[in-house]
Amino acid sequence: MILTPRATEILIVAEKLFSERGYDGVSMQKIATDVGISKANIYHHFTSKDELYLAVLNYALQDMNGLLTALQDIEGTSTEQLSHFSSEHLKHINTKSSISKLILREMIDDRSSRGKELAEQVFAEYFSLLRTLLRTCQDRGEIRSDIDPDHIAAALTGMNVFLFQSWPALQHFPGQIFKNQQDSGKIMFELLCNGFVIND
Amino acid sequence: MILTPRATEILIVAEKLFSERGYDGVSMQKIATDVGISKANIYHHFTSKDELYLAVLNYALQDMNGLLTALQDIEGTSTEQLSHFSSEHLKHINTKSSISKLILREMIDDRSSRGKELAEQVFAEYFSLLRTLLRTCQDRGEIRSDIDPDHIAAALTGMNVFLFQSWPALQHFPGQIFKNQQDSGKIMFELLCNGFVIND
DNA sequence: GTCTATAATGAGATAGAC
DNA sequence: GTCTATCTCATTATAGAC
Repeated sequence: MILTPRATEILIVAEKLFSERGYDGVSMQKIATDVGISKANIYHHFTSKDELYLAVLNYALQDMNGLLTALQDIEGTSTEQLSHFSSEHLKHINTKSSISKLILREMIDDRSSRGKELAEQVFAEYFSLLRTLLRTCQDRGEIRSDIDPDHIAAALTGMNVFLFQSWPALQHFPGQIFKNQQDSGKIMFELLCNGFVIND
Repeated sequence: MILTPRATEILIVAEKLFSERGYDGVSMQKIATDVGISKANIYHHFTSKDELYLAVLNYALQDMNGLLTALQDIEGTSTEQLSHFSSEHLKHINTKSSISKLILREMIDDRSSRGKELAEQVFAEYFSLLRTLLRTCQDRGEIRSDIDPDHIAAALTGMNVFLFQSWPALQHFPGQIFKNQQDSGKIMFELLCNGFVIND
């Protein structure tokens, strides 16, 4: 699918708006106004709102995949690799916050259809990547082998995703504990590495 | 605020619909049809869609608080208490999935205003509860004291929330790893307790 | 409290000129 | 490719009868 410059412009604006307010929360008029063109012009590039939304999803998720592969080339010991992966992942979902929100929306929304499938696909690919990394660590005997990599991956991912989507609320907590998201991510990663229970 | 039986009926239906499709994705007509009354009838009980939505949020979050306090009366050793708390929390967000989704929506949505504040308030209260429990454990010397309780709480909560909202996707993963959500929760909790890194 | 009817507005989408 | 104008329909909300 080849995109004209104007179509790309529309996609970028639409991605931002859809991620902020959801499919039903954004009108074609609003998108057109933000791009600075007429509503009919959008219909010249996309046949319907639905098609535009799916195009946004495709465009965004493609972008996601590109950055995922960048996470593969990490050097160092296993724990270093994992730490770096986790840290980069958190950075990533913040940089690409629109896409992240779109995916999270698709998870919650009861609209299913094609959007959900696309989101799940990217999700599965990310998990597969992390799974491979974890399996290597297990083979080297650096992390526990009695737990399936998928559960470790879920724990790791869950903490980062939660940090991302709850940050607006966490920030306002008393005591200035949640001041820097990246720092909190590191602390929680270390926590997952070594556990919080004291064993003598 | 006193609610007539009919008003309560409307709230329950609206809560379900709003949680599934969001504010803009649900029309007053759809709510009326599902309740089995006329649209104008809803306006007799609530002055606007906005007011209805806020009422839903209040109604739902009140319910949330009730169940939260039920989590306070847990007996046993610290780790047992925490394990139970985590397990009950996961069960809870699944039982009250509508409310959980509403809160998650408010976190993602850029509609802010009063809804976000309400969601954050419940969120803060839950955190405060877990924080107290964790501090007690720290005082007893059963869990690490070098990490702030809030970060442990965030890790614990994040794993559960992630499990809940990503479950539709996780379920379809190959290898039948994610078959029972409650079991996965237990595994991940143990992981956070003892860590995944092997230390000699 | 509940209804039918209707206003008023905004939505998605199309026609056709330039 | 872009526009103005327009169609059609769904939406929020109100009026007023019962």
